[in-house]
Amino acid sequence: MMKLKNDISDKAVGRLSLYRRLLQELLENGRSQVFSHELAIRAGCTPAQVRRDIMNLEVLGSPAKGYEIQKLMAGISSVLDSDAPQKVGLAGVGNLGRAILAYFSGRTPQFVITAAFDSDPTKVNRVIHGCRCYPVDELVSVVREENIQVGIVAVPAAEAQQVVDEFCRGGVLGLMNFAPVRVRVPVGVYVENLDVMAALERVAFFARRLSAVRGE
Amino acid sequence: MMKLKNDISDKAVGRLSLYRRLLQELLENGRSQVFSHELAIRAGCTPAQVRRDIMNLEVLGSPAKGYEIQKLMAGISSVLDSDAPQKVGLAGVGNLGRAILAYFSGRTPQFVITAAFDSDPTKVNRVIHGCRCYPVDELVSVVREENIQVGIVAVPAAEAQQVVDEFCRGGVLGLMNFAPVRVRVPVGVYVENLDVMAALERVAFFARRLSAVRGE
DNA sequence: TTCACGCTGTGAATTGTTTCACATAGTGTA
DNA sequence: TACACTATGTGAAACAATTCACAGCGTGAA
Ligand SMILES: NC(=O)c1ccc[n+]([C@@H]2O[C@H](COP(=O)([O-])OP(=O)(O)OC[C@H]3O[C@@H](n4cnc5c(N)ncnc54)[C@H](O)[C@@H]3O)[C@@H](O)[C@H]2O)c1
Ligand SMILES: NC(=O)c1ccc[n+]([C@@H]2O[C@H](COP(=O)([O-])OP(=O)(O)OC[C@H]3O[C@@H](n4cnc5c(N)ncnc54)[C@H](O)[C@@H]3O)[C@@H](O)[C@H]2O)c1
Repeated sequence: MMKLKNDISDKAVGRLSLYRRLLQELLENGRSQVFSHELAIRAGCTPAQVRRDIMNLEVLGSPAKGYEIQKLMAGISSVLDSDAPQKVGLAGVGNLGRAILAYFSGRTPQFVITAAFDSDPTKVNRVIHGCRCYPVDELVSVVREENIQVGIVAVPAAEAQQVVDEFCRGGVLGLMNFAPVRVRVPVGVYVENLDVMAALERVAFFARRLSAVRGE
Repeated sequence: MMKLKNDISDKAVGRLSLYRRLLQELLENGRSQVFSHELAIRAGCTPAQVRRDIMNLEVLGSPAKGYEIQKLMAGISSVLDSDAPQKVGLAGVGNLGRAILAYFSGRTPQFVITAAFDSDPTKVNRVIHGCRCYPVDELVSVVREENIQVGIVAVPAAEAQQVVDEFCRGGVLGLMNFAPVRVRVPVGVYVENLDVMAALERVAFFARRLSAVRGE
């Protein structure tokens, strides 16, 4: 019944992830303390925002020295990371799927892409970037057996809902969806849509808007 | 001095992009009208949200028939698209860069990736997915000459700032950044950060949170 | 030891976004 | 023609995120 560290917003979690990477970089540059305004500049936000976000952690800074980087990182990790590395499954080993396998392979102690799935017989039963690739028919059983909790969807739009349904039947609790559609999931499953098409349309729109402002 | 259709929020623009794709699908299924609640279900939002977003357009619906799909799509396009297809440049033809080239190649009338850039001599001076690949030293001049207004950054994190600086010197007004860092840009340049690492950390975090809620 | 400084932690204010709720109007029916 | 129905368009309310602003404190300087 105790209140967990749960009431952190979506966006705040994303910023904590970013702060952690920035702190790692600072650490590698030999720094051991940091002020909110330094992190803010690197993260592209305000010092007040940084301090608010740090309030979600059980870490205190000192006015004279700022925050201890080691402590901050530990605080962030205790919120973001689970005790054991989290298992991730990937559906769709096409252009994007392979890029994602390469990107996460080895780089992230907190995540491991344990299994990949594809419907193309020429792609399955191989190991790609250290990850075993299974036929998609085995998705539910492998996800269940391996206790995979997070799914990444990188199949064509038309197949996305079906693959999502199977991930959910396998018991995943979170999904990252790259297909340019919105998928339906049971309550209790978190979905993050990474809509690259919409993102590029936003960029183009605001670029145009800014040029209009300049031009006038 | 007239007020342009400018006061549309970031998020609303993203949703309009999504609506357009959903409408295209409906059209292909033979539909010609649509109600706000139908779009809302497909877009994963509320009917009120859909109607608010449509208020940004100069399109009216009728209570009895809903919205005319053709009119809605035309309204969205008149806000999102520029008159001519917009030229886009891509820096970094690695795993992700190639996936992006494949993704946008031919698929999007409103965007064309006109030029790609890489520092690796084995990758340049070829055509990949229909796009000419230049040495990165030529980035500024090609962007300027071709009048490329949008840049996509898919180089390693350590190179991102430098590439962004060059895009800006070339005169781009918008950037989509896949590198897991925040880059500095001159005022008047719009940056959209697509932070896949942060997105996956969010998914993992909320998946864990939901499982805790369930488990209790 | 005392003082001045500048940063933290946070309540309050502000800004931005989403939802509510209802007056209004178009359509089908009788 | 008149009525019942249902969905739109939107002002206002609710909610969420960000920024302001300042009390309080720890440090280093003198
Ligand atoms: N390539 C990109 O940069 C990019 C960017 C953003 C979004 N996306 C989206 O990501 C998805 C994948 O894109 P891509 O470029 O890798 O496409 P792709 O065609 O290269 O790869 C799709 C893969 O999914 C597999 N597949 C098809 N149906 C399947 C099923 N039912 N179960 C399992 N696997 C199946 C195919 O065999 C193929 O290997 C698409 O929805 C696309 O819109 C791609
Ligand atoms: N692969 C993914 O799925 C993925 C996902 C999210 C983010 N990212 C990010 O996208 C970026 C690229 O990822 P990737 O997996 O394609 O890496 P990659 O190593 O496969 O490709 C990087 C490419 O950039 C080129 N390059 C290096 N320095 C350059 C420079 N100064 N100018 C121009 N080109 C240069 C390299 O020659 C290479 O072709 C990285 O920042 C990565 O963190 C990748």
